[in-house]
Amino acid sequence: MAEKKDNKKTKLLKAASQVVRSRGASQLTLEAVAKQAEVSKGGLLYHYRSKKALIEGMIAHMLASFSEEIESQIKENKHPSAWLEAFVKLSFDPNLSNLEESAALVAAIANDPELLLPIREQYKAWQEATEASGLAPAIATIVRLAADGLWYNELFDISPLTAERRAEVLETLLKIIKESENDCQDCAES
Amino acid sequence: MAEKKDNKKTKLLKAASQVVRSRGASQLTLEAVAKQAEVSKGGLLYHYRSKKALIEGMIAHMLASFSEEIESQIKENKHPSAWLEAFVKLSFDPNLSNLEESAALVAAIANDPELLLPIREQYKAWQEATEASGLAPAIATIVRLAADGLWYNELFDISPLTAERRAEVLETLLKIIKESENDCQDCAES
DNA sequence: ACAACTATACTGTCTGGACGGTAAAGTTAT
DNA sequence: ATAACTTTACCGTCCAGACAGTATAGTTGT
Repeated sequence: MAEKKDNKKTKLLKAASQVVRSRGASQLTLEAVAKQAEVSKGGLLYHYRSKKALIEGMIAHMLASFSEEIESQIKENKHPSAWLEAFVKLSFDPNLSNLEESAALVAAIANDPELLLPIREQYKAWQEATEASGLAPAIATIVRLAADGLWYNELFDISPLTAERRAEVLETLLKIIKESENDCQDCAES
Repeated sequence: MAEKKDNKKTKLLKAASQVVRSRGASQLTLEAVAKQAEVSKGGLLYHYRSKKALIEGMIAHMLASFSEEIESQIKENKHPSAWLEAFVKLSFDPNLSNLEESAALVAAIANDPELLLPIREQYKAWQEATEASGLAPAIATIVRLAADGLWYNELFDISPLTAERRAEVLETLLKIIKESENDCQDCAES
């Protein structure tokens, strides 16, 4: 029962993300979400008692999903830099569900900046993980910020990178991480 | 007269940005902007014939202002990397008017993703400038993306960086640019 | 010089539609 | 039976944009 409920809720969140992605954040209305999820508006409001609650659900789902994917990637990797590597890889992963879930950010920005609060908290934790990577903190932060920059650019569909450059950037970021694993402080050639 | 008109339009754009920043993108209504700018709604619609036109104006103003500030910074600097340096510095500059103008992006995201088109075009040009910096293209792109990442994070008020770390990151980015001016084209290559 | 006319820059009012949210009456599963 | 779920019908509010009117400053004809 709780399972079914969660499934239904997930279905509603997915529908909401699809509406945002296909029609833009301004078209995220309860009616549109209900129609996309093939329920009535009342049905939607039974599960999420307000539009705000719906977007909160979207945000929570996005953060949980992102964190889970990172965790599952670092299971077999014991390097301190594993987290950062997973973060970068995930940011560059054009996985459909990632893109879909990130609509939550757009929805929050569009509707109420207060909804971004859980994201701010999550970022604090991520920054700690970044600085615990073993790289020089500033370098590690630059790597994380670059991944962020790309992610935002692609989320808003304004990234100017060719596929080749994009691949090269990812490769270079991973190389920067890897190099620090082998204790290369001056970043010079060897 | 054309001068006065432009002043008035600038005033309206500023009012619109202030509304977005103080009350969120969802509260960007013609009425709110008119009130903030101390005109009637009709008066606002005289200058910007639709809400869409208003946001287009905001976007154009933001891009022009950003480009101008970069241009004015690189006047005395002939290094090919001058553009990238200026871009990074400007991204890190907590200048009030920059922050205010960047509300245009939020307004566009919230209202109609189509409005982001001019930004996409601008980014293409910026990426060209980035790759003409003399740095290895991937490194130059990483620097630009990191600046972007920080800018977005701060725009959405979710940046987890302490002031110290932030300063250190800026310093490091500038050092990366500077290093490539002197020697060491190959230092990023394996 | 001055009246007639036109353009610019607004103001205040109105309306049609959309949207968030409520209420209450079913329906289904246990 | 009853709790969980879903639907339909509806309300009040808000807002984009239209519109009609006003005031002031130029422009032109005489």
